[in-house]
Amino acid sequence: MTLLATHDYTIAPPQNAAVFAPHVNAPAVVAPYAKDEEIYAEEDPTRYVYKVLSGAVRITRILDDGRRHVSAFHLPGEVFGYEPDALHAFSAEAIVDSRIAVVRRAAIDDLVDRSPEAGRAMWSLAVQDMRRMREHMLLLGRKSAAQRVASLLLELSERTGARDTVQAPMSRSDMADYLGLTIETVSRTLSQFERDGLIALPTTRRIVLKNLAALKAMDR
Amino acid sequence: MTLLATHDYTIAPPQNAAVFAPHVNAPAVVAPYAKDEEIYAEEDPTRYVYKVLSGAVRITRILDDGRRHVSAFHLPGEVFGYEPDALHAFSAEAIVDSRIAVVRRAAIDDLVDRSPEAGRAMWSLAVQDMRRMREHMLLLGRKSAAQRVASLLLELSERTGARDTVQAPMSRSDMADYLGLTIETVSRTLSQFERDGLIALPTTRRIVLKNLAALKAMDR
DNA sequence: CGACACATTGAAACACTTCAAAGCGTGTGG
DNA sequence: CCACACGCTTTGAAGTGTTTCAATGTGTCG
Repeated sequence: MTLLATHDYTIAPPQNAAVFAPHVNAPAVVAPYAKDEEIYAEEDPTRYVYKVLSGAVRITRILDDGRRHVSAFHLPGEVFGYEPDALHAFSAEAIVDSRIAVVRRAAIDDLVDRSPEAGRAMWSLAVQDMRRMREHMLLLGRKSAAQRVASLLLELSERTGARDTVQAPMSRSDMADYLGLTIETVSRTLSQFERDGLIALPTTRRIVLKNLAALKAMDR
Repeated sequence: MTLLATHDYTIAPPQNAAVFAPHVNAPAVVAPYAKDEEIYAEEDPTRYVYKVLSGAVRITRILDDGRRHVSAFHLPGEVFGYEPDALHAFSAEAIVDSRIAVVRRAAIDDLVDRSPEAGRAMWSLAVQDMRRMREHMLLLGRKSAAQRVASLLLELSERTGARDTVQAPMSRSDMADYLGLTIETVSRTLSQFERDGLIALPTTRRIVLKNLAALKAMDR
């Protein structure tokens, strides 16, 4: 099921302290993950919490009929993998070759029990995630295809800190499954944006935002 | 903007201790809210945290073009209103006449700072919400109208503990804005379910689940 | 009982999907 | 170093589920 054979965090000796959040420094193993490698699977025990150091991660779920849904992307600096139950309800995969800091969940729990600051920091992370999810529900529930794609471009631009050139780590397929669209619709929408002078597409994964104001106006 | 004039929690004297979660007992004011009354608005300061005692609450957001999105319903026993930022990004309204326990956010924060159990309890609430949101994103991103309506019926049945008769507190419009559909599609889908013998509709807000297995099979 | 909001039903329109084919880029082997 | 092959992306045309527009039905509250 999982590929943990190559990532046996319990044995790995070189332990660094990872700063997951202010006041949350826990012993961490830094593990490399290859493009498309699974970090955890649905139904895996939730034994670890992760932080992206480099690369990018997608959180996915497969429906019975094979359709896939991407519920989130995680970029460098972001924490993922803390779920409530004993088992993961979603799976996580590296989108590109990535370096991930891995911490035992128990270590986080201990920290939070001993330090109110740590507790508050983790709380703040959760609550930030919740806001992002609510915004995303709004997108999925009420926005048009053009608005969804514009939102993604703006989100990538903001979260990577890129002023106007976005280097998208994910494929059209990842984008589509995140936006609740098909790859064709994503592609067509990007082409239309290019024709309208809103963006330029020097390569498929590099997107130059030529008219941020218009993209923002189209969103919402 | 807000209707707080009639709900000045800072003055109200009869303070009871509300059990928000295990180990989270904070001084609370119990306030009645009428159907459609606003509990807080977008941009209001996030000074309070709330718990539904009776009735039901919807969390909404209005887009520029007037379209509305309902990101969540909250039923008796559920906590809502803790958002990360200093201002609410969404608004909350009573769906029917409701009784709500209101606690100052600072009181919760103090408790959490002093007691790891309280912190863990609040954490667990947040994480439960997150799971629900992820499931809902899946619904909005990848499910058909019939699947969405079936999901709502099952969700109401589970969350109210009703075995087979669901008393829906919300209108078709609320359902539609929650499911990312129109009221017409919700109505048509319920009618179709009735024709198919999956449910019965003695009144518009009372829904008898006649074939739970089929509804569950249709979902996912 | 009448009025008003809410819900249902029907028909036409439309946005997005599905199915299909062609283009493009990258890596590999001859 | 070129040629081919494979995967991903783009583009086109037809199909479909949901929306939109419009009208009728139904329950509830003064």
